Amino acid sequence: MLPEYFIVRYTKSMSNNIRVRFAPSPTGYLHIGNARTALFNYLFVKKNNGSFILRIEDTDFVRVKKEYEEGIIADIEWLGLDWDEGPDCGGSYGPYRQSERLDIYKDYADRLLKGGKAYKCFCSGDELERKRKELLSKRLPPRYDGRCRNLSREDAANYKQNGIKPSIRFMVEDGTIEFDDMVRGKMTFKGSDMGDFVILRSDGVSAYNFAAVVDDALMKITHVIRGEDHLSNTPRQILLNQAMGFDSPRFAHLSMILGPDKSRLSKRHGAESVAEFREEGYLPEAVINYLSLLGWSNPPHPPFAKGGGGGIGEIMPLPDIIKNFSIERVSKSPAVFDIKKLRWINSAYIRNKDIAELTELSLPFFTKAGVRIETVDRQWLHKVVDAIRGNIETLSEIDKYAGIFFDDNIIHPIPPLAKDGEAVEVLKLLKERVEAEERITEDTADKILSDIKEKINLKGKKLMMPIRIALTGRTDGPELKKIIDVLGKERIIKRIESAQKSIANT
RNA sequence: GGCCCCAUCGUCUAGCGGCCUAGGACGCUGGCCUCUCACGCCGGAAACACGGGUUCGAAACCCGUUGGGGCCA
Repeated sequence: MLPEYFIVRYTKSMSNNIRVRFAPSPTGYLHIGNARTALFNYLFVKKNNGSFILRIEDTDFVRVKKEYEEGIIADIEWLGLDWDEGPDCGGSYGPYRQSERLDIYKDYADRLLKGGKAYKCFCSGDELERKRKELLSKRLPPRYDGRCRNLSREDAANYKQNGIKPSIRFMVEDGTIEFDDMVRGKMTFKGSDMGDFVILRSDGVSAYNFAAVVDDALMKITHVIRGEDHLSNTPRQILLNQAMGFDSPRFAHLSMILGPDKSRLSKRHGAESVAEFREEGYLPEAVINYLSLLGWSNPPHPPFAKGGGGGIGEIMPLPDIIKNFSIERVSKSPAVFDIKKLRWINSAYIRNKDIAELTELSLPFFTKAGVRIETVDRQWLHKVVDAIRGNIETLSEIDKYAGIFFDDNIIHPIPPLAKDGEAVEVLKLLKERVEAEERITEDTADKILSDIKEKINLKGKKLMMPIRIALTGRTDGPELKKIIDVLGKERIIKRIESAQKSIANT
């Protein structure tokens, strides 16, 4: 037997040392687009046997809330995307919260300052804003003019005397910045287009670009997989890496997820946070599966060589997604979020899930539907869930069918059947047959139905509908034999009698 | 406004110069399955944004236009 530390070492050395990170900002709940980013990072790292790092980018003190951080972490956990290093479990490159790394950023900013690659800027926010508007009105690109680059010693001292705190700007030289994006290919930007940018705000807090670059380097991140909204930031980050003597990681920019109106997916489009999907009764496997299909597609599969990228095999569990995943097959174009397809995938997972597990997940939805689950036998509840699962796409739809099994005060919409002598006869026969039975099961239900069919020589709608309506008070629902099985002898008889009464009263 | 990215059925996509009268999936729709809804099965409608090139040949390569998105904020 190998000692455990040896095994760990061994797998790590096999890992190729690929390290990726997911770096959410806790200024809101986990957005579905960010969840997709987390997933693609996870798929990439699992495929390549690397390490997945969770970093909290909480330097926006105005908007950050602790509850958001907790919510985001809970959501990633719910999705089943486990990480190797993070604020909760630690790691060799911590701390993993940017708010705890402020000194590090300051230190690196000072180094840039000393190295002459950055400078203090005393321009006020108002001043900058005015300049920006002015440039915009002249139809010029609104970039910083670098006026503080060559501030004289006296001027600087003067500002300081007046209590003005400087921000620190990075000096951008002319030239082209090129990099090879893993999904988009070769990217080219011009330094002259961006102007000197702030790396440390006047309050001493790092700007986004700077903190991320320092952290990625210090945490030995090898691949940065993130949303396309960061594409324009990338040249800045590459410049910073060069200035600080770091190797740049490889970049992969994922396209955005859009709403039905093709604008970026947001609250306006209804559900957009992972928590909302959980509360609506989506299973994490289904959300993962759907998200994997947004911007990535399965390779063509030999037996269905033409059908690659969609359809056959689209429903697949996480291990299969990992097995098939590759960054080369990630799409460049943005994708509209299609709730209907998610619902379809969810229904597939609901139908196939282990019944005991599914029942546990269903509990809160029964409660919401007004069922006092603590009084209900668990084995029997399994049967109820099993009967319903074929008819629903999300667990929240349980309340559409719970009444059939839990509410004995059925209102019978009998009138259409009342004048139907055949229906009356069917119910009479059913009652006799059920009463004769010791116990009702799915098998006896089958037998009872076929016996009645023979005796009365009715089939199809004429036979089944009266029974369905009498037992449930409605014309839709799960398979009849399942309903009969779940209800059991006593309640069936009661419901038939009640139905007969309302026919008589019509 | 500047810069950057993107562009195949309603939607997600396959396609990496001839296999394409463009394939699959969701959705929609017709039929079957001796109950409904659903599942399953069989069928149908439905797309290469536009204009120029390159090439014997273009959905695929190049340029432009248009449209959408992002960053600068």
